[in-house]
Amino acid sequence: MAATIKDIARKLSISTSTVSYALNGGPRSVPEEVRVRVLAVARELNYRPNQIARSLITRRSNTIGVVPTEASINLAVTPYFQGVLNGILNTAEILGHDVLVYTRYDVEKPDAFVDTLLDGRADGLIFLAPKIDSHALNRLAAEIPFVVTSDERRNAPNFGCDNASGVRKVVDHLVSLGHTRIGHLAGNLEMADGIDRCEAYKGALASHGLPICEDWLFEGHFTSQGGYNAGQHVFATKNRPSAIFCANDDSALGLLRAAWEKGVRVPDEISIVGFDNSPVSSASFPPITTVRQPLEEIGAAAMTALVNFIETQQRPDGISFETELIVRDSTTRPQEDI
Amino acid sequence: MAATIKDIARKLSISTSTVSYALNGGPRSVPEEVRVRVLAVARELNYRPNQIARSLITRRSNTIGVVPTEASINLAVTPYFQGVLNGILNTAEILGHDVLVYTRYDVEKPDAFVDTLLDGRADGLIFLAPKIDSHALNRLAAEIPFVVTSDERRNAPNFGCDNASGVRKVVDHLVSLGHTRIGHLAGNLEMADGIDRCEAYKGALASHGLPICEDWLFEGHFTSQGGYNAGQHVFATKNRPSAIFCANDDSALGLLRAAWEKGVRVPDEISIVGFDNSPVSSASFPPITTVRQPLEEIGAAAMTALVNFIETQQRPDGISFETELIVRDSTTRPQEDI
DNA sequence: ATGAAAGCGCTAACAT
DNA sequence: ATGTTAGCGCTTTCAT
Repeated sequence: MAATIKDIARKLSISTSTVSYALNGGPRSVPEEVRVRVLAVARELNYRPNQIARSLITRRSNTIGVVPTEASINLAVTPYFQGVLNGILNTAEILGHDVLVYTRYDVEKPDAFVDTLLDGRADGLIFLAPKIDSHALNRLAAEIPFVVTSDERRNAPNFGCDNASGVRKVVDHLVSLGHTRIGHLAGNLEMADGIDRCEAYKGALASHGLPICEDWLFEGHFTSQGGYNAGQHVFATKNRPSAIFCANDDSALGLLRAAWEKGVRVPDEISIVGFDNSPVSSASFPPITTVRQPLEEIGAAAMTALVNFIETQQRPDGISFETELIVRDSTTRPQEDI
Repeated sequence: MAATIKDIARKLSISTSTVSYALNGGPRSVPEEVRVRVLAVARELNYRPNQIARSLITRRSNTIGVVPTEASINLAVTPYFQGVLNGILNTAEILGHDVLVYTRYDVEKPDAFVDTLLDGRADGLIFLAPKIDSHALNRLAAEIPFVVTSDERRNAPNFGCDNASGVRKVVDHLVSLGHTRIGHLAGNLEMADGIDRCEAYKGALASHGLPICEDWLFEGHFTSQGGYNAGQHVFATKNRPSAIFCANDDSALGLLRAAWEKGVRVPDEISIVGFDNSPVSSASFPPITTVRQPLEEIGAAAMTALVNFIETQQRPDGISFETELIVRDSTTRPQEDI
């Protein structure tokens, strides 16, 4: 049986309060001599403070809860989750917090899920690109501090990138190369990034006076498989765009693979642009022109702001990070111009 | 203030125990009529069970702790962590557990770290490819169930791959292509996978009667940068191997980049083999010949075994998963033979 | 300066 | 069948 402060107190014939103060270095002062003896006995008994008992009183767990998009399968293999989580973990280490990743999201009973989020194990929450319904989110607001990543539509501090300006850079780049037939492989249209990039794409085309062709709009769901499936379709049609802007690198990669299999050369026959600047985008062949969004900074900023939120009870402002166009070898002038 | 079972009990003029039993559906039965009223009031008061208070009594948190290699920086961007964590999270969801990722490993005070591991928030631990000193691990064994990934030297159930046979497949493949000058870009030699693959490499060469040349042994630390640095050195020397087996894909990728920059063609001038079958290995140019280890299965098996361990108090056996050689385009016959 | 004791929210043994 | 009560291990107020 693990030793408790009671055991220490009994052994030294002093009170548990003195032991507690000695162990924690306050808030009440304890004579040095007593302190030393307490620490000695603690070590001797192999005493470990029980954080659960402490949390029950202090209402602090020093733990931050991370709620994935949907506590879904295979989330740890998506570059978005990886990048943001990396920033969260790095910052958690610095700030002295641990990170609880919630799973068990049951679409059937969202209420039960909300219950677990509020069960006292986390001091605050970070929702990663949430799909959870806004109603549930709003109800949470009264009960626990939380922030959100990559979704400015929520009534919560948001940490993400400026999708509109990022997409504009992509379209400007393609237009400057001479492209006029620009398609879009959309992401998951249930998520803010998916919607925002799609709308930004349409807006950017319009501002260049280019027509939006519904036939050149595909859904890639942010996945490699989604990009591949779309590619199977695109590369079988005659009237296809000369360039496709993909909502993320993973789907761009799938599209690239489909092009390869169909014998469509990239970038000579079709230009492809991704989004994220994930590791695969630079390692692929050809390396993919993409938009860098600072995923790690997004995670770090969300974490920092949340801890601040918890400590001050002052709701922080969100941050929209700038993006950067990274031109690689998957884009060139359209074929007709060569 | 959040409602408690006391509030519900008071409102209904019944005892807290009845409320507790009604809410939990046992272990004592409660008349249906009472149960319904309790649930109604609970909903009305927006009652949420406090898991912390429950944990204090039950000594169960339904939370599994994951201890990264070293609660180090940037771990979420390594394919190993990603793959294994993915398996852990997927399985956690199924088994009804959440996952607490520990950070705050301070090399200066390992004891403090051990304290946090035992502070009651986790029912069991998974050490990912641990570097933590064995002494500390052994002390933990008496206090909490834990398993380990990718380290069979520990006195704990281990979930990993059969490095020896995986490496043998690599060497056999290279030898069958005609290579006799085979180098090794080692991983982190403080970690079991790094050591095991290096030793397996030496053993496999020996079994083919090939000499081991210390000049062809490099350290890549499992990182892309490490591989790149080694490449800077290798490709500047005349007497270099005709093939290099890298301890993982990330370092192979760095080596590939260095080769590219130095104008050394892959695979014509040098064959490169990786390990892991990470996403980049298939997307890179050329796609890298590699060894697939089932990272997700490793994580899933570790999680399943640990939960079982916790529930039965029976220490489970570890599992060594088989590997598979995946031949791609980064290996070919050595130049002299062409 | 120190000890006694209340109590965080819950479970479960014990009592009726 | 249901209520009373003693804790789980800790922090902190109150009393001395």
